[in-house]
Amino acid sequence: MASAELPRPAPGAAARAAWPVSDYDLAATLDSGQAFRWQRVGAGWEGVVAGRWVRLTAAPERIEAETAVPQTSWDWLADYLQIRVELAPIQASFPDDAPLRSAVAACRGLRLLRQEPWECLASFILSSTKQIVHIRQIVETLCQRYGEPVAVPAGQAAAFAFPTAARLAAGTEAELRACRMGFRAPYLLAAAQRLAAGDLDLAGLAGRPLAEARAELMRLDGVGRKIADCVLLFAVGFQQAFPVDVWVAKALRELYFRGRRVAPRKLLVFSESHFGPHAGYAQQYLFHYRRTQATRTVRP
DNA sequence: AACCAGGACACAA
DNA sequence: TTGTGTCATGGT
Repeated sequence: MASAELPRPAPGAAARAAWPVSDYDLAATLDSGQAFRWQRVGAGWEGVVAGRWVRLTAAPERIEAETAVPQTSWDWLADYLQIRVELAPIQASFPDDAPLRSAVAACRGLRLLRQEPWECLASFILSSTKQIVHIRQIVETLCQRYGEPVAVPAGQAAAFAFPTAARLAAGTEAELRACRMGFRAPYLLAAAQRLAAGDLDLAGLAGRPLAEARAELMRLDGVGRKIADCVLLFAVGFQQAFPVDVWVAKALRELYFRGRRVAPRKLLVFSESHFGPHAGYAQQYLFHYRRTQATRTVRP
């Protein structure tokens, strides 16, 4: 692997690695509504990836990582962060229109992660009509109550893995509702049960055509086109999946349809034809652009 | 204090 | 096919 491993672990951490990167905005990437477990702590970000506690820090042209236990390989993290993906060819594949140029300029270095499919699916089942901050709270509660504890550096607060499907399947709807997820509880429970029963093969989705993989996910109760596309884009690697939520719909209407009202179906057709082979990436730029723009300009 | 949030679904017209 | 009410909860 192309990472330079450093001999000096930080105080309390057992292992440390670093990768040279260019055009990687770690903060925007970890905080752009793809993943829900990252916490900004001081200058870094702490989270749990693949059952391992991790602290990430962005340095100029570098991303540094620390873990609580020694690592024989860092592939699991390099893959999650998509370290080796070059952004320039992706951005060059976008249509050369003014809206997308603005979005790319405003979100330079924003990346798509490659998440664990079950965690991603479960998280987005919980996401419907919820603000990102609240999704984080629900996911955190779920992990604290039903996730396996993971090793943390001395002096750090306890951390927990995302609960397995089998663990959630063994519980009850009432227990899930107690995590404040409301009407999404039966959806999550049923999905966990189907996975635990081997009735749905998330890992196998990557080898299938997009439409088939999407249809397979949409067989789950509570999973429609939008949530299915989030899982396909953020966890399975389908670059053309294009989740349209309220923010992306707003961005498309305002930037490409002169703010007019547009039928949801029409937005989908447009999204499938306009953005090219990395449409999903374009979607993430539009999403982040529209969200950060709004919060910046809403000053009286 | 209304309004809205990375929706989906059953049902109506 | 497209529109409306419902679901649960908390941030802004």
